[in-house]
Amino acid sequence: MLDLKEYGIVMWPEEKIISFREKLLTWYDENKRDLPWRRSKNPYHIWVSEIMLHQTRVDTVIPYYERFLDWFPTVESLANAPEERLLKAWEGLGYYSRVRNMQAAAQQIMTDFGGQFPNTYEGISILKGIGPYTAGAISSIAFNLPEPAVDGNVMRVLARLFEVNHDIGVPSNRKIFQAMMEILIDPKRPGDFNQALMDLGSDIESPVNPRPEESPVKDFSAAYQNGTMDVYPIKEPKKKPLPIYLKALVVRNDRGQYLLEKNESEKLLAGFWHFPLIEVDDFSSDNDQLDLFSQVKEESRAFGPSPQESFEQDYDLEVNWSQQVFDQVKHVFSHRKWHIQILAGQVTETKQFSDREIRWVSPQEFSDYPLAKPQQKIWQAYKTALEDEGLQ
DNA sequence: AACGCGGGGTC
DNA sequence: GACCCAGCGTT
Repeated sequence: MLDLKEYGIVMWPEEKIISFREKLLTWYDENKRDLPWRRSKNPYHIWVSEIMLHQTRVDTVIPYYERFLDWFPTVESLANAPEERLLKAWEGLGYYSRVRNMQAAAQQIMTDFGGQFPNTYEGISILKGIGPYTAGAISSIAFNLPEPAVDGNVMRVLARLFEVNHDIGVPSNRKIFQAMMEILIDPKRPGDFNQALMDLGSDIESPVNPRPEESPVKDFSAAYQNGTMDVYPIKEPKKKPLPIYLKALVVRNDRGQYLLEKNESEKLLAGFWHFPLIEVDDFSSDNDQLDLFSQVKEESRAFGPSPQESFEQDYDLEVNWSQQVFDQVKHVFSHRKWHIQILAGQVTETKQFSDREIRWVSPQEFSDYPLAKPQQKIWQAYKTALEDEGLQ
């Protein structure tokens, strides 16, 4: 067992712990939100909600949760779902490896657990995509096991309660909060205790603009008593996303279809479909209209083919490029910021690609294809520009 | 231990 | 624009 004193934390005496549990759970009973997954004790339902809630807000999750259980009502149906349907169910939620891991775990449950959801912390932990937080959440909520569920909210609340001088963003410090929770957790109502701390952390004890005077446990909080609420939790700021410059190629054929390509990489937006994209160093040279003379032409030769040229080569198409200038599309990921310029054009042929991961798709069929946010923004910008053109 | 992995809310 | 977030897997 970890010695909390070594980390400068003085744990409360037993009477204070019991009093804290009572205060917190009484507040929870009176103030807890009526959420769809709180009406169920089905471990599959709890699991789906917990995975969706990773780095994602409750209001965003609710409609996805309802639809997901509608599409995949059982572990077995999830295990057998086709990839496109899986991605479509998650489209717009982000962190798409979550749903891939969930399907892998559903298959584990079918093969290794006879279709029965594991009912121990160790069994749950074996499942793909389930780490210590989620294992604790499912164990405590669905099976009433006294396991802590330490997420960002819990760490923030505990850091303020005990003035923890350790960075909550450092993974190895998680064990400190885990140890605190093993002592604090209410053995009779572990699931409610975990959820109460999370509710408290997401609203009253929110990271920005907290309302500590409204906290049901402010009398227990060292930071509140000492006026150090703004000091805790200790957390290093994140790094800024790296800017990436891309040209998106929106190309229409005679039938009004557009070229879409499947992302075969296993990394960012794996498995999603996208308008052809080409990465460039930056947009500086071609933004300057006055430079359209020999100097720039020589430079472009030195730097190889233009995006238009390399696109025509890659896809073996002759494109009638539009002169229209489209708005630039921007999209921020956790670690990248995409700046996208749209190039549009038409082809008079309807060449079929033997490689079936490149297709001509009509706008009516877009809804059959998983399309991530940047592609949706590109399509919106393209359509808007065409409409504006039509009004002239 | 650091990084890769989305998207949306809030100020 | 800058901040935040109901994490996990990989390297």
